[in-house]
Amino acid sequence: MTEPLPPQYDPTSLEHRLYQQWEEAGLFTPHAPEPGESRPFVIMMPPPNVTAMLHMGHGLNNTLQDTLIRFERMRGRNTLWLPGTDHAGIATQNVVEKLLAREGLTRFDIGREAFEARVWEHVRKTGPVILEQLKAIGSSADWSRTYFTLDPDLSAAVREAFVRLHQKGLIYRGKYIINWCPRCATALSNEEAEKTETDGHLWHLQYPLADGSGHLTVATTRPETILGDSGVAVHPKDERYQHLIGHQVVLPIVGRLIPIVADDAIDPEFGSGAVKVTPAHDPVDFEIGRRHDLPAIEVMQPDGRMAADLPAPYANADRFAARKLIVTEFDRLGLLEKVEAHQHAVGHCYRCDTVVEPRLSEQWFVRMAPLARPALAAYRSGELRFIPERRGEEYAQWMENIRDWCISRQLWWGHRIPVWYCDEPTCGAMRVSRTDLSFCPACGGPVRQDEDVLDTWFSSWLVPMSSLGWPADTADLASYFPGDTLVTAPEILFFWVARMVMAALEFKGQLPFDTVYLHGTVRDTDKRKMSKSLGNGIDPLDVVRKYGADALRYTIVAGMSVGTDLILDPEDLEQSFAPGRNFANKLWNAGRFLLGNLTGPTRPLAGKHRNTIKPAELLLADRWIIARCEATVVEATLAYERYRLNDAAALVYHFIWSDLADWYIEQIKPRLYGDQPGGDVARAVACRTFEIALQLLHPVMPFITETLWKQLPGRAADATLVTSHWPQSDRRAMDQAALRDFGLVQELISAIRTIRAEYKVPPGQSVRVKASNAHPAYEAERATIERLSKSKLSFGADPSGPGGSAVLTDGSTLFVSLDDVIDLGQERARLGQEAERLRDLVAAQIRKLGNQQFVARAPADVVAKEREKQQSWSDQLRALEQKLSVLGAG
RNA sequence: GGGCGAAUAGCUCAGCCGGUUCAGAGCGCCUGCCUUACACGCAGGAUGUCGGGGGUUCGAAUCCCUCUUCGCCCACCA
Repeated sequence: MTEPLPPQYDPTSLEHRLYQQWEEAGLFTPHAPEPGESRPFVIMMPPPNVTAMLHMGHGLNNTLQDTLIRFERMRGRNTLWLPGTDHAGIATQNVVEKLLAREGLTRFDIGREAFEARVWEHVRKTGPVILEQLKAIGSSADWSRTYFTLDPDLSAAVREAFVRLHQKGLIYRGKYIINWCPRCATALSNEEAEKTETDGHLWHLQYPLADGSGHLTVATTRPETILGDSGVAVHPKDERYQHLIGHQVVLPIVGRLIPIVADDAIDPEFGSGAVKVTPAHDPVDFEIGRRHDLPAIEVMQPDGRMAADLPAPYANADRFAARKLIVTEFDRLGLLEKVEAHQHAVGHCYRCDTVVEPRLSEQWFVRMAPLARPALAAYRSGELRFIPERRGEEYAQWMENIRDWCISRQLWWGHRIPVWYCDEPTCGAMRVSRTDLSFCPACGGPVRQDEDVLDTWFSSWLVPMSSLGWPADTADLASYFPGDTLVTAPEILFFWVARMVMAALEFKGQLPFDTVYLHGTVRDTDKRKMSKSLGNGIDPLDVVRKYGADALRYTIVAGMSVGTDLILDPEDLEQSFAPGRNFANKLWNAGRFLLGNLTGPTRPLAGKHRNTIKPAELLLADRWIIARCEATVVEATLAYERYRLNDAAALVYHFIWSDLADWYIEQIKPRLYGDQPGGDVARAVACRTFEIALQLLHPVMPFITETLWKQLPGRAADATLVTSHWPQSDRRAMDQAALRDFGLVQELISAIRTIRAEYKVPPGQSVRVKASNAHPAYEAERATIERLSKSKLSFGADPSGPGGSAVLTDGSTLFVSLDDVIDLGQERARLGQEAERLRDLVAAQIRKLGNQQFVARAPADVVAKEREKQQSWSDQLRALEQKLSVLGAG
């Protein structure tokens, strides 16, 4: 039964238990779709790395997804939020290699099989951790469907995709310049080589002409590669060098004779206009070399050291040490013409930040242009939309300039490339296969599988299908593909989002989702991205422990609008998360108060079709809070639908804190205490509007709302807010008159309070108040007015005598008698200031309305509105001036 | 080198399909209150030439141009 609620909200004692109840009840698992039912709502969770520990990026990403999925679930959609973990090839391998290093071992010491076993052992331990952490922040994913990208089913999907693309000629193997990380010792895709502006140098080096007639100066940022030069290129139209085309230069240090060729790729304006050509170590040079039949001479080893067969001191030297040595040698030879400071973009490994080396290497590639075409078309046609919209252009730009995808990685952790080579010298067949081969299908000879594994993203891009069983024809695939919304960080727009679109279109002929919501990044107060290496991170679980998951979630949602970054202060958790913590506490106490006062006579809750309270029984305040509630339902629902989650949070926050707690609860206290009749009506209205507030807030703050909701009267033991029905809008509840009239009451109370504060009337002392306008609303809420402003209200003209005055928006006046405390000078100054403000406003209106241009050109309704304003302000001003004249006389 | 976004109270941000009670919210700050839900609170209050300059318009935080400063995406000028 209902246990008494603790006075202080203590999230830690209830969140975990509540989550278990939800999970055990299977609330996060969709039911099998029924015929005629509307389509399920599906979100694919971006699978965290299997070794990941929860950070704020996950917190943000999953809070947003959970909010959306809970919203749709409450609206009655059959929802699936599908979680999983990613094997994360390089990242995971690096982690385990580091562990090995602590034992003084490398992966080569223990061998491939043992290493793989070691990684599996590790990820079996770490994999479940991140998922449990996601539960701790309330994620309502369907854990019964959790996948891992190396699961057999998903591995089958990878092979299927590989085989199909290969059959279509979209996968090929070839020797090209790829991005190579010397530290990870693997090829990378273009996306994985992050370009960063770096301060470097442009060295102008002189290459002597072979005929001894002088020299040709080339400019380079990477002098160490000259050892692999096999030519020098100039622009064919460059007059400076035209006579040299076809001649040769002597490559310094090496002594090799290399030709001078003409190529359009050269920009005569840059550097010296002559470029050293190193086909084995630069993508542009590679192309030039091909066009002019220049040999590709490799001078670097995979680990970033120079080749062993080079002359001393270059042999085996580190690439950056070699750079210095080469420059020094040129200088010594008198061939170093000049050095310029030069800023250029240098690629860095996205996993270890090592400077990437362009390297000639045999790799597997996916031909992307044919896949990009429909993916781009889907965006152009509007079928695929981005939030915020501008992100769509980034997507389009990438698609338009798509380059082939290098998918092979020289790693041991991942999906082995499904290609087998026949070792029989006379056969040498190569087979791509869905199943493992143990002998050559062509000649029956021995085969060996390709040593390399696939890029992690080659499995990730299939996840919207493979996690549901593809390529098998499963019920899940039929029910939950395609999905609806993808929520993720903009950093993986190309890595993942764009490729998922391409894969789904290619293999299923459908988009995997129709909306891509790209949220911002979590940063510190210096706008630096939170990261482990910077040490500026916030541990979401730390926040959960201190303030609760709801406080974390509210702060995230309320603090971030569409497409902007979330800035938090890692130095001051308390201040960063105060909004969420304070709000949770406020809500808790409002709930505690209401629940503790439901013991009096009650009748069934006021609500659509269940309302046993007759309209005539409702007081103005009741009608007002019902109308405010209705407005909040309409606006908050719209905000959720439009992904404006911060707006939704703010709307509900305001409704609960300002409308319900500050005004309505204060208003009904006498009724609840039995000091006034109508306790049952107040209880019914309070209960109903409070319940709706809990529902509207549940997607953002699931734990506290559920806890309070379960305590409401008349709840079945197994009733849960998670699957309660989203509040319906009811236009009849939109009582404009109540909104307006109670607004007048609020204004009157505030005005009296202000005057009391201005004159420092002791809190306990009652004051006499006279309002010039005997509005029915004042009479109706007289008790409320008098209680909340500690006053005695009467109507009529302002009395003489000392007091404070105010003019209300309807032009009526208010007089607060302050027999002893009044300071006439202060009051005159106060009113004078107010009159001044009004005079300015009125003057502006007179100017505006006297302007023929305005009256003629502005729309009629705008002009009418301006006239009304002028009228109102004039009335107020007149009343004020009258007061001032009285004061002046007194 | 192209493209995009942001610059609004001390801080973090709303507002920005043009119209002065739209200059806002939360946090912080000031004043007074332990008023029997909440001091993680209540009541009241102060604070901004809406980045600089120019323009369009009857009217601009809101549209256009430009400058400055941050941030992001793309890029084979070695």
